[in-house]
Amino acid sequence: MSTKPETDNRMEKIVSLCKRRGIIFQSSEIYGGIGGFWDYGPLGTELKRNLRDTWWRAMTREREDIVGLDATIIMHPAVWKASGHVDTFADLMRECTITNKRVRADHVEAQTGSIIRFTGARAVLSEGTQGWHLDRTLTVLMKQGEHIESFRKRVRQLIAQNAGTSAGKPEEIELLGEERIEVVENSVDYHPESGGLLNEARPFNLMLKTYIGPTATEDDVAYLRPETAQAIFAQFRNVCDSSRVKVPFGIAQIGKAFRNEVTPKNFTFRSREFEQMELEFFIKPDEAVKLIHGKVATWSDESDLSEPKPDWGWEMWHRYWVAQRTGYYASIGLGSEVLDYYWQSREDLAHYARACVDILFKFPFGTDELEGIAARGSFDLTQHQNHSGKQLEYFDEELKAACDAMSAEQKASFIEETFSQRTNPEASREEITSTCEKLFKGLYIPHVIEPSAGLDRLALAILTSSFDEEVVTDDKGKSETRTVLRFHPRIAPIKVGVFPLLKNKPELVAKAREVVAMLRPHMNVFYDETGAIGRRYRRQDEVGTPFGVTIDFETLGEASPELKDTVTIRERDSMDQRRIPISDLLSFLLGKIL
RNA sequence: GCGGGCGUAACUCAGUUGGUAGAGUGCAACCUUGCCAAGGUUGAUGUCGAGGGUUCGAAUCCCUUCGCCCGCUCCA
Repeated sequence: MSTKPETDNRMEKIVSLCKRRGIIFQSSEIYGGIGGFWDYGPLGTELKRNLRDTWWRAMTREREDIVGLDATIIMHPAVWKASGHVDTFADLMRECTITNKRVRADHVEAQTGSIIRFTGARAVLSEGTQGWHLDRTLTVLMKQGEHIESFRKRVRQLIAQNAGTSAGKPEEIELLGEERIEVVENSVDYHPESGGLLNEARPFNLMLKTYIGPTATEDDVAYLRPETAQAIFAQFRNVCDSSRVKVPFGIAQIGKAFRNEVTPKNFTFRSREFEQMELEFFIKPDEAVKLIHGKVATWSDESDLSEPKPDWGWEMWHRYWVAQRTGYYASIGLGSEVLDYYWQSREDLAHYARACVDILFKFPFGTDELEGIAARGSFDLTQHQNHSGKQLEYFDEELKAACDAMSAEQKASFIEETFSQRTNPEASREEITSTCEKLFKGLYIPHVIEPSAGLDRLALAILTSSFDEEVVTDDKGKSETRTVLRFHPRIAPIKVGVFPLLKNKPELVAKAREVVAMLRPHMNVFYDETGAIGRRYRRQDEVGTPFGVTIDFETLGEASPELKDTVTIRERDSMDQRRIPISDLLSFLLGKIL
């Protein structure tokens, strides 16, 4: 889900600033770069670390019901079989040689018709100048019963669509060297829609492969994880057994993931190596909630989502997490004015998902996804249980106790009710009955709500929303542009800049060094003594440092004794300055950055 | 992967019909008792994206390749 781009050079300015000030570099740049990979420089590293920490704090340390996990990037290949990534990510694909549209090799409909070959195509220009031309051989199937003229028109349109604006309008394209090659019957070598010749079938795998061990044969293949989530499911049993957690609870993980993106683009937005922040929050199935509480709370506009309630069903939990995540974004400076939500329709949803919300951010290149919050039912754990053969059911004492108190008739009518209200029409009576019998024993596979966010996308969102160019006019009436990154102080790479007014006065420098030493244990401080004071302020504005502290002669007590040991503190966004005692400095700054 | 555009100093860019590389900003050093990219003095920097070819000579022409941007791809 993404929408229209904005057409200024904002993005270019941000990319340029990121490079110039050491926030983000292209990976391996001295060797010409490598597509879809990006490095964080000194300041970008701090920014990213701060963002990672805010997520981790909000999701684990500030809550009682979520624990952490830090799994390996390479896991047993069977994990990706079970999750479905090997199959859905690795089909044999063929591409139409005219339109480049992809089809699965095993899904090509057989076609009958005449094969026409063109040696190329060119744009017809009135002035007779050299225009756009295509020197590639085009082999196209003319469907049985298709008129030759409508066929030619169709080919011109396909070419025009694929060539972009440069080729001009379809009627301005001239097809060259037309030749009828042969008549084919039931051929699977042509694209079902365009009729264009398909290239060789080749595996199209979105997972990055590697080999374990020295032999590097197909038996040694392993994958770099395309998402961090699966490790959480794979370690679900161990976490349960070792951590005394009780459903509902969550497991959070932050880590690198890899996808062989066809088209990395929009700076770091779609990268091949990226960092995910994922939570799997395990909840009781609605049936279990119903057995325990007699009812399941469902969502309405009046629902109070501030604190979880015992009778919540998956829908409430899903809404709850959307609200939680929204609150998180607000806490780091991304408010409702830059966010948007996309509730996936039934058709969009993966077959196992019950609901999914995308939290979108208004990037300069369009509104695009920052986080997905999916209600995935029990799909993943069930898959891993089936593939591994290991029991992944959870024993719920509360549920067991509730069911033990039920009569046989109550249980029978519960099964009846569950069957009549089943969401999956293919579920048989036997399956429903056996699931219910498990529930009566207190056993179920937990359902899961999955808020899954991209750390690099978050960093990019923060950068683009913080970036500002402000026209400031000085005393002499000269105006110029002030570039400033308006980071929330909590996530700013550098919290405070400390400046002696002049560097050739040892007393000022010494005092400034003292202030730096005092602050350093508590925050990232930057000391700068070079150049004019105004320049030093502006240098810090550009990397989003929220505060600047200047040590001047009044600090030394030259002007008046009352001002001794006070400094000017300058605020980034307003550029306002005021004097505060050095002794108040630390508590003032800590109040702003925590 | 396909089509179009682009690639020259840290950044933004100029560079004539092929004749050996330039501006602004930034950066570094010094001076300055004063607060918003201030002023002055001095200074450093480029395999002209990479490789190959044509040529006496290539940033410039040709081929190949890599990367970036824009279009077709999806879901962190």
